[in-house]
Amino acid sequence: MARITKSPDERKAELMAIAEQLFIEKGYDHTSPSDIIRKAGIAQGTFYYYFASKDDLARAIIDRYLDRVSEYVSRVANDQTPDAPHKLLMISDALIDLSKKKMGLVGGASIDRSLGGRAEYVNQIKAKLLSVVQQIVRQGVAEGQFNTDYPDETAEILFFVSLYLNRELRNTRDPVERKKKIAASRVLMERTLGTQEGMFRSSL
Amino acid sequence: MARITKSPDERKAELMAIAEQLFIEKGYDHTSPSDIIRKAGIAQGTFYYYFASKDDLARAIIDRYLDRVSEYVSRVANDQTPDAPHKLLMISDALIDLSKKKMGLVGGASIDRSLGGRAEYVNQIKAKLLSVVQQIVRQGVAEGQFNTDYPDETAEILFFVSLYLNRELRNTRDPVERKKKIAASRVLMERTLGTQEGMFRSSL
Amino acid sequence: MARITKSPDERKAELMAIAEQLFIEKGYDHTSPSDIIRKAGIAQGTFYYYFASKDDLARAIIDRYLDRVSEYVSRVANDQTPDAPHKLLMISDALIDLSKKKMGLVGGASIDRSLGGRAEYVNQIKAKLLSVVQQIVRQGVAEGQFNTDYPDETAEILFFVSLYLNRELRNTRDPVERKKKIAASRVLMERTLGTQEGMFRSSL
Amino acid sequence: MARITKSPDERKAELMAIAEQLFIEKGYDHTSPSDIIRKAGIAQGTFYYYFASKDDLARAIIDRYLDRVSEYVSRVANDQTPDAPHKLLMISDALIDLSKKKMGLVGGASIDRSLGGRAEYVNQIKAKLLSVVQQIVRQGVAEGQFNTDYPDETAEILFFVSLYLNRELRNTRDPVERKKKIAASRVLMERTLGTQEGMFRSSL
DNA sequence: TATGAATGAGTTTTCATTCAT
DNA sequence: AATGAATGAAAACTCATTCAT
Repeated sequence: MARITKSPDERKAELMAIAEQLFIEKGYDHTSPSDIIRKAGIAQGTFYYYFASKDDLARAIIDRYLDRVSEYVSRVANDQTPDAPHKLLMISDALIDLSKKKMGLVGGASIDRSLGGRAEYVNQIKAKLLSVVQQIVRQGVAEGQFNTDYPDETAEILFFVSLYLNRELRNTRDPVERKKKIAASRVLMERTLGTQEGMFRSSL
Repeated sequence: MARITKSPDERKAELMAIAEQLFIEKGYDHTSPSDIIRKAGIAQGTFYYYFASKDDLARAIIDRYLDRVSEYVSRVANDQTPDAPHKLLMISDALIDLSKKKMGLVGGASIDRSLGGRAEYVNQIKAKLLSVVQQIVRQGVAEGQFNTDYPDETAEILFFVSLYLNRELRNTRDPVERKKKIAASRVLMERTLGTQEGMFRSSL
Repeated sequence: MARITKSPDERKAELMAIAEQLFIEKGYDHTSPSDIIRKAGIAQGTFYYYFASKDDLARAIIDRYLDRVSEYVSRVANDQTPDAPHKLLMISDALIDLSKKKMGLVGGASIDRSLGGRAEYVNQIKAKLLSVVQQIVRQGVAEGQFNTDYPDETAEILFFVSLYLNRELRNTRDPVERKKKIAASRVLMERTLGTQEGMFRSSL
Repeated sequence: MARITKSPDERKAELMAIAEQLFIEKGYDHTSPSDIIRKAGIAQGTFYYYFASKDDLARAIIDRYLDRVSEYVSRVANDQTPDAPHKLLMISDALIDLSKKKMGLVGGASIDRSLGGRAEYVNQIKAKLLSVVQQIVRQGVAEGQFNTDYPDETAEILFFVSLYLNRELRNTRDPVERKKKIAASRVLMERTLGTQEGMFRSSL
């Protein structure tokens, strides 16, 4: 086949994009390097020139997410806006936003399902995000805006609900349905945290 | 090798138990028939004497769940206890109970992760349970015991939270941690449904 | 399953009949002992009580043919009718007759196809029949009723044509087609052997 | 093991040649991919790099025949030589020729025996050749050079005799035997078609 | 005579990875 | 940087046969 040379970064990004799509569509285990290679129109060996293994490719994709998520998180954490409810809202909105951009791998079960043995690795992302959420909830309780006896556990559940919502929204096209799902989850957050009603109605 | 003959029911149950454990531990795709065979100490052909394929085994395991879950659900649905909160509590307790009995596959992501192409099949179980939960929530709203503008969506989230809790509890040994997680989820349910405080404190 | 006892001869005959049918339908290699066992409604072990192996069963079926064919042959060979054309006609008619009785295994390729490694064994039948035909042709030449420079080779081809015809007739239902095929083969025999026209018009 | 790289065409041809030989020797069903692989001295995966399955390999071998046979047939059909006897002779010679080149699969039963479920496919080749032969015989009758009341049936038998001869010759080394067999079949053709004696003495 | 659970060597196939060019 | 033929271990499954009851 004709030898098509591209800049390494371009090739690498292209392979990651193709791989990510296939991982989401068919799952990590049912996507073979050959599938990716075929779609990319490259030779068998070229794949291994860029990635040491299929696992290495997965790690690269996750790392990219980790970076993006870290960025979101630090933006929220370092934000001047002082109170917990707004911070929580921002994180929640960020996750919904990610779902719009089809950043498929982040989000509940799908991230696990996609990346076979790399679950521990993936959990880093979750743990990182979760600890931020827990910190926010604790802050909210301390500042008297949230009211709960189990801040860490509640934060965990709410975080999980957000991931769930993120996944649901990726599969829901109907705008009315989307609004209802978002509204229901916001009410749940407000009531669960004992916050002022309407505090979490975002503009999404 | 020495020939160990067992009754078909016994052998079949034994193989399903071993398989289920391995599916949970390593995932469906990373569990080979040979893994199961090795653990069971049988010959290659014996496995296929009982199950036509690896997929057939998966189906058998799921079917068993479907039966058990259906039993739970109909027990709750047909129960004399009249009000929605108690029914909801019973379903929730039932799911926690299942987790104690190590009925591993029921429960959020793990059920999906474990069973390759059988996702649609698994979703039947979820859909069945979910519709029961939605019905209960609607009943509660109608009877004035629950208060929510989005009964179906709320039911869906609460159901998902229950599955999440079920999974978490399977991985949590510390009794203090377990109590906290259960308590947090109960408070979440109560507040989300606008029910009387303490309504959902089960004895679990 | 209920234990159904039959006389050994009956069982054996039943199994041979079922096996023969399956061998013809699906071929020897694609018929498993389990196929036969299933159709017979017996247990796995029962099959091996009657036949030492699948091969042994094949041998038994062929032996039965060998006997039947031998009978036909000796009937023809010892027949009082003196001249070669009539003898040849009788053998040919006999083969056509066998085809009517659906004695499937005799007949050209099918006998080979059906019985995997037993080809040599099967060839005994052919060789036996062929030698009789060759003898008849030689007799016919000696008595001046046939005219050919290559009696043995001609006999071989004619014998093969008969087997071919036998096979064709088993697959031909239409009576007009059947008559044409038989007629064409008879003319071929007559002309090839330089016999009087009409000598071989049998009543079939 | 030492890695021996060959051009795809070479490897493919090599595998097909080895496979064909084994199919003829042991039969299709009793030849495993592993047999072919062992003889070729390659790795398990190399076989499947070239052929998607054992069946695919069979198809490839047959296709090659179909091409070769088609070539022969169209060469004869389009030949300037006008009369039917010569055309028939050419086809017959062509089949004998194929047998010399060890083009083993063409020829009666062996082609069926070798290729499991592919019988229908194989029959296409036969049907194609047969229709050409029938056409030639009809032409010969129309032009007054052949004399038969059953042109199609006679053509069918003669065609089958040719295939039989093709197979016999592949197993006959002795030149005297070969000549006799060819001569006998030629006389049979001449007499059967009521042609002038000596018309079909080819130089083979 | 008959049962049917159990065997195990073999077959067909997959796929992540390597390496000579 | 890129190629693509080749590798080999392991996965999934088959089936003729055995054996304790």
